[in-house]
Amino acid sequence: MKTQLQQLIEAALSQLCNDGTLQLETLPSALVERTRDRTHGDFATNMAMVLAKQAKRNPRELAQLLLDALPESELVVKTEIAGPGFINFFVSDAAYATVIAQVFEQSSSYGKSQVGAGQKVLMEYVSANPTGPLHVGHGRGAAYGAATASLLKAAGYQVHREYYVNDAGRQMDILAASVWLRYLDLCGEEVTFPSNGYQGDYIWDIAATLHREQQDTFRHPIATVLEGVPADEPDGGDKELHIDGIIEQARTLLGTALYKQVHGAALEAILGGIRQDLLEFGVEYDEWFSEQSLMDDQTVDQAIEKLQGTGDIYEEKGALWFRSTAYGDEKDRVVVRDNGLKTYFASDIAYHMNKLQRGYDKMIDIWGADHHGYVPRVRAALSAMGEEPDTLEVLLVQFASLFRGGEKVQMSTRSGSFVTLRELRQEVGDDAARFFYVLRKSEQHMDFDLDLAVSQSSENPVYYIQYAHARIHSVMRQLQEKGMSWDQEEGLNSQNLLTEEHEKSLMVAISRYPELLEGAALQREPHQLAHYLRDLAHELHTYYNSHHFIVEDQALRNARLTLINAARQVFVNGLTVLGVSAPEEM
RNA sequence: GCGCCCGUAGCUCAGCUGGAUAGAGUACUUGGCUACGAACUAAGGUGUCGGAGGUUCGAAUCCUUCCGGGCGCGCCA
Repeated sequence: MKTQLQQLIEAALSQLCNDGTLQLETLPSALVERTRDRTHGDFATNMAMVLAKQAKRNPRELAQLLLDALPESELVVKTEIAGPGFINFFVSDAAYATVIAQVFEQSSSYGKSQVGAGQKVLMEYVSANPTGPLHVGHGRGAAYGAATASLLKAAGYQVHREYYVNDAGRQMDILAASVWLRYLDLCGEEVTFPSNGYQGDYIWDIAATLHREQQDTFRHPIATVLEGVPADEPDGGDKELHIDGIIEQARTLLGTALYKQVHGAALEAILGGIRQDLLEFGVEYDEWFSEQSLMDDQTVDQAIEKLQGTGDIYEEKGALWFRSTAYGDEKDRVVVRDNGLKTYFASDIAYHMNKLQRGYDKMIDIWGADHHGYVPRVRAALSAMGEEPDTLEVLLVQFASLFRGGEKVQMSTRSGSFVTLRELRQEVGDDAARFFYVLRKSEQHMDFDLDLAVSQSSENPVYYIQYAHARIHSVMRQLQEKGMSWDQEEGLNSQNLLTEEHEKSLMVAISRYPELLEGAALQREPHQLAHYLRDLAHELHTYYNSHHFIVEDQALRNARLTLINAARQVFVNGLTVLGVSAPEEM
C-alpha cells in the first residue's frame, strides 16, 4: 500500500515538472507515513512542505497542485490537505480486502520483501570464547543475532550465519591448564589452584571425565609441575607469569600429542555445551568457523604479508605493528608480539579478509558493547587492504544486568560466578527468554529482574501474543464442535460486510506488517517486530471481546473468520522470525 | 583526560530516515464472563522528553555546550 502511494505521488510530481508547473533541481522520493490519528486518514505525506522552499510556493498551494496531478487509483477514495500542508489519503475498503486476500495467497511468505535481493551477507554473532558455558549476556547477542538474521532473510538478503570459534590463543591454553590441574587433583596430587585459572565447576566436570576415561595418562607429580614456575600472586608473585609457567610445563611434560588431547578435550566439552545450548534456544548457524584453521592454512600470515605489501606494517621494540592510525584509528596496533605470537587482532584481520574472499558483499558482526573500541581498528585493516570499510557493519549489544533479590548479580567468567543461559532458559522458558531479549533496542542497557521473570512469567508479553494466536485456533475448534466449517472463499468475497471499527483496525494492522518487516530489517531492529506483534495481539483481543465471530449470518461469519485467520497467519510469520513458538493452545 | 552508547510517566521501555494533541506495559482505582478460553478487555492521570542555547514552517528526534550513568582506551582475548 505504502509503496503504491509513493508511486502515485512521484508520478504526480514528475508530471508537474514535465508540464513546467514546477522547476526542481532534484526529484526527491516521496515520504509517505501512516497517520497517528484516524481522522487524518490512513496515510499522509509531507511532500508539499518539504518542497515548498525549493518550489518557492506555499505548502498548501503546492499540495493542491500535487493533488490535481495525482493519477486515478482504486486505492485512494479521498484526499485532503490538512494542517501546515500535509496531504492525507483515505484508503478504500476494497484495498484492505485485497490485502486480506494476499495474506492467504502468500501465506508464510506474507510480509517478505526483496529489498535485500542480490546481497550476500555474512552474519556473525555470539562467538563467545569456548572457555566456559554461555551466560545471560551471551543470550542477548544470540537472540538478537538469530532474529536479525531471520529478519534479513525475510527481506530477501542471502544470509550466511556463522560462529567464530576462538580455539587458538592463550585463553584456550589457560583453560587447558585449568582442566589439567583439576585432573591432577583428582589423581590425588595436592594442587593449589592458580588465581588466574578458570574456577567454575564445569572445569571439574571435564577433568573428571578425563580422569575416568584416561586414568593416569596425564599425571605428573605436582612438585615436578611447579618446578621453575614463577610464584602466584597470593604468594607475592605475578598471576600472569604463574599461569604462563604452568602452561609451559604442561606442554613440556605432556608433550605435544598429550597436551593437544587435554586441550582438545576441554575445547570439545565446552564447545559441545555451547552448541547444545544454542540449538535448544533455537539459535542456528550455517557454519562454525575455527580461528585455528586460519593459523593452519596461513591465512593469518597472508593477511600480515598483504599489509606489509602496502607498507602499513613496521617493526618496533621487537614487535610488528599495523599502522592503523593512517586509517582513522587512535593508535597503532600490534599484530605480532615480540615473543613471536600473533595477536587476536591479527587473526581477526585474517578472518575478515577471509570473509570477503568467500564472496560476501556485507559482513554484519554482532559484538558486546565492551568491544566497541575495536571497531575502528578492524575497519582500518579493511581500508588498508583496499576494501570499503563500510562492508563491515558492527551491531553492538549492551549487556543485560541481572537483578536478583533487588541486587545486581555480579558476573565474571574467570571466577565462575555467573548465571548461565541454560539456567535462565530453565527459569523463564525459551519463548519468554527469546522474546524478552529482543523486546528492547540492542544498544539499550537492559535490566533483567530474575525474580520478576520467574514469579510473574505469565505476565510476560510473549504470552499475550501467543494467547491471541491460540484464541484464534480455539475459535476454529469451537466452530468445528458446532458442526460448522469455514468457507474462506466466501469470507474473502464478504469482506465488505466488515464495517466495525475493530475490524477496520485489525485490517490496518495486518496491512502494516510488510512495511514494518522491511523497515525492521533495514534498520536491523527486531524489537520493532516484537512491539508490532504486541499491537496486533491487542487489536485481536479487543475485537474478540466486543464481537462474536461465530454468528448466525453465514456470510458475515465467514468474513470474520477469514479476517482473524489472516491475523493468525501474521502471528505465525512474525513469531517465526523472532524464534518464538506459536502454540495452538496453551 | 579522550572516544562510543544511554538519559522520555512512580518503575521497565517504545516513539518509524525532523511532523499534526509525546505513547505502551506495569503499578493504583472502578467496571465487563449463563455467549467463540478473563493468560482477555473498558474507563480513569501522570510528563520542565536530563539542563541551557542554536538550526526551521515544525525538534524527544539534527548541531553545540554542560550535568548524570554505562562501557572502552594492553605486545589480553
